[in-house]
Amino acid sequence: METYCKFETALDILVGKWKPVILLRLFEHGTMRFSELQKAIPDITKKMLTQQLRELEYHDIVHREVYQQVPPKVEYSITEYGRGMHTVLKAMNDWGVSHIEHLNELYGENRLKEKGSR
Amino acid sequence: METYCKFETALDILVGKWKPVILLRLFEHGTMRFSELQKAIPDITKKMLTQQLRELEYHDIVHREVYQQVPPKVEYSITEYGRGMHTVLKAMNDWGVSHIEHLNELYGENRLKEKGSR
DNA sequence: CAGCATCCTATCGGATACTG
DNA sequence: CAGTATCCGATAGGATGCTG
Repeated sequence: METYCKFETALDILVGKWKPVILLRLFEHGTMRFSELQKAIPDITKKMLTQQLRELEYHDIVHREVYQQVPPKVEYSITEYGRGMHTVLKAMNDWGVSHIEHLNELYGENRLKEKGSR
Repeated sequence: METYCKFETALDILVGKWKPVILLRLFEHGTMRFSELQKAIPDITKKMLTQQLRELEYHDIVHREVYQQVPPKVEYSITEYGRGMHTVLKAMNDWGVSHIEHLNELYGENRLKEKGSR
């Protein structure tokens, strides 16, 4: 079996404390301004939001549109290419949902996050 | 769209510097002893190997079989449940492979890992 | 408004030594 | 052989303040 050498690559791109939430919002709302993202994700700082968006932008998952005006306006959206992640995200999400149930069966409810999950 | 809330869960379980390699080896070889895993992954330390295996074990992805004998013998394998991740891993791997090509088109070859990918 | 720069800390991961 | 314990450095992430 010569596969599974590059799923680490996918992992790298998705990892980051806020990437999941950011992607979720952008997939839901389509296009959002920087400030809208901030409001939608209350606990995130500007620094983190910028940083994570830049990484996603580098990987061509997210598009950054700057409007040259005062006050500034910048809009973020999922790229055409980024939509190709839909399958992967869905696969991961579905597995995640069922896995939570599985863990509950194993250890009982309300025990996630307590042990072993770093 | 009410989905994509839990793909973060899948992410958490797969994240860890060595989890991808460990899973890869176990999927390939089926069952491996602690020392075999060490040899198969030269740069990993015992501490890291133990730690990552314990996390995977907690999530019921990996099974730990202890043989009560001297010298000790412990074997690791993917659980029945763990095999259910196959779909997800494959989806991620396939996307990873194509994404590397995509990045090469965007930025040219040999430029991965240089920018933005944390 | 949408950031960047600076500083700080918490967590992750590595090196090394010891043990049943 | 298969770990555990301890220490230690690197890095991810957070708080705060400044700016075009």
